[in-house]
Amino acid sequence: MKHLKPWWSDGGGLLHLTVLLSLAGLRLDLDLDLYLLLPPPTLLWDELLLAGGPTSSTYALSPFAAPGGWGRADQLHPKSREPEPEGRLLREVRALGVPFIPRTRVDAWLVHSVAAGDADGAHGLLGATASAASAGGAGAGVEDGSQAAPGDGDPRAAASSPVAAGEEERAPAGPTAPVLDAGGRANQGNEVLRERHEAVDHSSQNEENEQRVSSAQERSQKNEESKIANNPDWEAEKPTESSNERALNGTDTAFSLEDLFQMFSSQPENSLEGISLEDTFPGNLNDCMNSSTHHNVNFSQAISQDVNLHEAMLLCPDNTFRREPVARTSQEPFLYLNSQNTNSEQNIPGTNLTGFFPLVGNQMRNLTSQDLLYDLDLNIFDEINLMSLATGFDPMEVAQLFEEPDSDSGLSLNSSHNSTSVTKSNSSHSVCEGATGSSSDLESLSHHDLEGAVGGYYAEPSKLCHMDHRSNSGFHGDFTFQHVFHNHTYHLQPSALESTSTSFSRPGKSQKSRRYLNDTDRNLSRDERRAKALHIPFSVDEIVRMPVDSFNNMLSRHYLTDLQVSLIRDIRRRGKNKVAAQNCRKRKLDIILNLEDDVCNLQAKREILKRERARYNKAINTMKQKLHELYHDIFSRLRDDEGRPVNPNQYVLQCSQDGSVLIVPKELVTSGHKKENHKGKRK
DNA sequence: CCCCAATGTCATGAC
DNA sequence: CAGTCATGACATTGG
Repeated sequence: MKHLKPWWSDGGGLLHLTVLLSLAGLRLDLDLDLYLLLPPPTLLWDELLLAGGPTSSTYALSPFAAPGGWGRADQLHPKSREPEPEGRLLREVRALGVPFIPRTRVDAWLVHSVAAGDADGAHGLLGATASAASAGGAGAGVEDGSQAAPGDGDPRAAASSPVAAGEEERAPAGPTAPVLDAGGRANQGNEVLRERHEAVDHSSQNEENEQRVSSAQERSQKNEESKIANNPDWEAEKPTESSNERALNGTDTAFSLEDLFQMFSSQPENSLEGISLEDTFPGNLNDCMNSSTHHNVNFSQAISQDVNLHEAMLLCPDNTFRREPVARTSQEPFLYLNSQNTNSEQNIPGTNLTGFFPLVGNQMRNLTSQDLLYDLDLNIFDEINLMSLATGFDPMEVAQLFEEPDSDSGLSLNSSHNSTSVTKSNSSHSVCEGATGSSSDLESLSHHDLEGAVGGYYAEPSKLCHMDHRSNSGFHGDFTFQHVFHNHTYHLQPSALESTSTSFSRPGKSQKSRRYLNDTDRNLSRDERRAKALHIPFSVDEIVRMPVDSFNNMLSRHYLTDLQVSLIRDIRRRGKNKVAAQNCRKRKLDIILNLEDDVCNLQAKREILKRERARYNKAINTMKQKLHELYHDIFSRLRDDEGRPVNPNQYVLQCSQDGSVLIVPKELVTSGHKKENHKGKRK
């Protein structure tokens, strides 16, 4: 019975899976222990069941054996022996594989299993998978891979884990192959995971701060864990015999799921009798292999590489985890993964920065397959991106990355940028930047500096984006298959990619690179992406809408780097100004609309007044006409003293102030008017 | 490729 | 004096 030691010991739980597999006459009883870091993974459990979960398998949740202790999977669970439908294994692998870690934010997980049933000599096939090694850094992955696979000197060992395989390319595998210090690596990985866990857990920034405050206390705890990791029992359990020997001996053997597949696919003579995965899982394989039937691709290798990409994803570069250059070059999974593409990365000088960037460089190189990967679960991008971008670097380094002269993140950034640290990257890409590049994203800054730090040993992103991976005829099949199965590291790229496009070439490439943004990022504003990249524990909406007192209080309460504070203030300023601009435009539009309404109303009033004026004029004319008629009618009836009619041309009617009507000769009226006019002029 | 409207961002002044 | 608002000017984006 092989027990693998998890490299963390705090929290989490042990998910014990007992799986019965019956494939083409091979009956396997597998006990799987999933060590889950985060709180009870309800989602994971549900997803596990939803993802074709083993309905007929026996599942049991077991608590952690003891804090800091090893999760033991040495309990065999009686299980039903009904044959399982074909394809279950693949579903199991999928269920245990990639999708769960990012979605549930499980920082690290370990699958280890104990073979219970042994049909046809095929003993327990599940063991310490390289997938579990992710959190422990590359070393952990190598460690586990070397435990499970390389000892037997079987070629499938090389295929079981890219890391192991890459190592064995340089160091022939075999029983004498060096076995890594699993305990030490477990210890190291434990620290790495713990620290990254602290850094990544942005869902509880306060908790993170508290952890930082009590770092000394944790260090002591880590020392204790290290002691546990160096447990002699664990050392005694290190595999010293080959898998075949273990299988033959029928002893408790730890195999990986990869090994299981490798035995299926690459060792037909080994009790599976030529049952290939293609035969066993035709549909699933077709789904997975991207119709690349002409490619000589080993499915087990794909699975193993896929699993090891888990390492790649979880093995975000951590500043606390700096291996020696020799160890890195020999064990770095990323280097191996890309060994087919180029050897340039193997020539990376062992500087500290390069120690951080194998993953980044890998992503950059693998941008060529973004098209293929775009439909993958892009949420993984977010998770990995955050982990690698923020937690993989020292805060000060991240700050330097963001302090780029051409940052558009605001004045404050420009005022504090480190010109010396970015000169190289700027000089190396000034040609690529458009003349109109007055503002570049923070993400682009990070990308710039990442690129500059790496030394530009990968191709220009634009070229990479346009490069057709199908033209790599030399390693066509494997290369393409790599994209399909273990290019998950590309998920690190989206934000950087997006920023790359905006900074490298303004007009044309932004849309192209936006294709690589996942749905979430695509819907985010730039500030939201920036905040996300810097792990700012507040939403942009909060930052903007928060009252100034609360805002300042928030800034003081949380431990934030200068870069974060600067970005938060810029976000707040931009957000406020954005709202102000929106309001301003709305006001302006309202004013314009009101003015237009006023114009319409005034025009209507004018028309009404014109009509009234015409009506009044008409009425006046009518009255004048009536008055004229009345006048003549009156004169026609008037008689003088002699009884003669009064001539209207010589006399006029004049109303006095007392209401009496007088007949006045026109001469008097005209002379009187002249006198009055003359008096008026005098006055 | 150009045009245009909508929107974002910055600078600046006012409060 | 810092923070906010208002607004003109320019840049960016997307149809």
